[in-house]
Amino acid sequence: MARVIVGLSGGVDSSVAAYLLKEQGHEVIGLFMKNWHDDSVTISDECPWLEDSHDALAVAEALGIPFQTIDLSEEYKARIVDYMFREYQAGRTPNPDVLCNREIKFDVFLKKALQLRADFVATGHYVRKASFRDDSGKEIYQLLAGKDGNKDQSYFLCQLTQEQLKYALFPIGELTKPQVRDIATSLGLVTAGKKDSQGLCFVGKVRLPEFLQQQLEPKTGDIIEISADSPRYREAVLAGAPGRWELLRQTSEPIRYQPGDGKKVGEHFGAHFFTIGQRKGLQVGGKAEPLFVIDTDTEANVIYVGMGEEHPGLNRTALFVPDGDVHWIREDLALAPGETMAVTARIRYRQPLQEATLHAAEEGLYVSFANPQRGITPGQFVAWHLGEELLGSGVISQQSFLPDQH
RNA sequence: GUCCCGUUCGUCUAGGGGUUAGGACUCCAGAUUUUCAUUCUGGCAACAGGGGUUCAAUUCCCCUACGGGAUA
Repeated sequence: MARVIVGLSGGVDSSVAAYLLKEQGHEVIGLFMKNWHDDSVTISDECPWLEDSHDALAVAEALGIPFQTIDLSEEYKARIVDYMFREYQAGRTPNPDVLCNREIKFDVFLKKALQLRADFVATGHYVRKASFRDDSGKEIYQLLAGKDGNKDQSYFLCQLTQEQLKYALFPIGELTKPQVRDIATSLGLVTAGKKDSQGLCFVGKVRLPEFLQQQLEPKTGDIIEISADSPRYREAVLAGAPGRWELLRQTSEPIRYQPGDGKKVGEHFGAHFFTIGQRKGLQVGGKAEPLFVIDTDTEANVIYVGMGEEHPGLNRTALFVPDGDVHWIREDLALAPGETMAVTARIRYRQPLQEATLHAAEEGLYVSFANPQRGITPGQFVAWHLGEELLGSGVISQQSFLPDQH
């Protein structure tokens, strides 16, 4: 019996999470976070948060648990929205929902819950938590993939710490989505049939370019197509047979293109509105295969594209995470410089886990993949796993670390 | 400024007396997706103009307009 505060979002998952906790005999309190008010930027028809808060309340009443609403929109704005604008401004592609978990749900919200003398906070994430004691008797917490492989949301929690995990409960992690819906339906909860939420957590579905134009000015620039047989892709080969670290640094280094490397095929309305791997929105037709963004230069306001999904500029085999951006949930497994580890990894939510190797260096962590990865994008998170467990994550770097190249 | 060739959805093109004029790319919509993307399904959209020949022309012929050719 513990005192647990559940983040009730007004969706099925957190509804069932609350129910399960109650069934387990805990003292459960439902807390709804209001983090965003501005409906003008969302695509959807009605005002999402208002309906969600009503549903959350209805669920709390149906389950017979106390219910409160808290407004964290100031913190959300400061820690998430501002971060988004900063990142896009800098030419990176942020992941606000990963930050939202680290900064809002498992920081501001968690602290609030602890103030309310909660023993734990719970959410409706499809992940599992486990723990064991190490030799010194210290409890080590583990973040495991959700049982429902199709809904596993561990990626969004990849930045949590031991301390945050310590207080977290994930009641639906052992269930599949259909099972969760069945439970909600059998209980007659209003959220049982609700569509899964999409888009930015708390904000909803938005058209990114429009959203960003609140702060980022549109500016016309060139779209440059880089040929698949560009000499830029032969440099590594011409450099001869480098050593292991040399090779890692080379293959993980984002190629900085120049307009002269290709030919102009169109114009865009602002390089920071585009992301690597993107296909839509370029408005360049007449091609045998679609064009994909392979790099954006927000300084020069130039977008570089390559034709076809096999383009060498789109598919890379390694990436780099600077030392300061390397995060281990399992601190006890953190690699020391020079060490390597065979893992599986993903660079986007729901991407099937890929065979990879971690290579720790003084300057940071290199991740090399067994197969080329499409659209490795600076600002996004790479998360690495061992079996079912997510061990750590990091921000994909925009610059590589080439100390030999002064 | 004589003689050839070409002109098909927004773009790149397939076709060739009777076709629902096909595809790709773009765009739009829906599905998938708690990031950005990707992916999937569907949709919009064209025979340069004017005359002929023919039962029938986008297709054959002749002009007009606009694009390429060691020919004065």
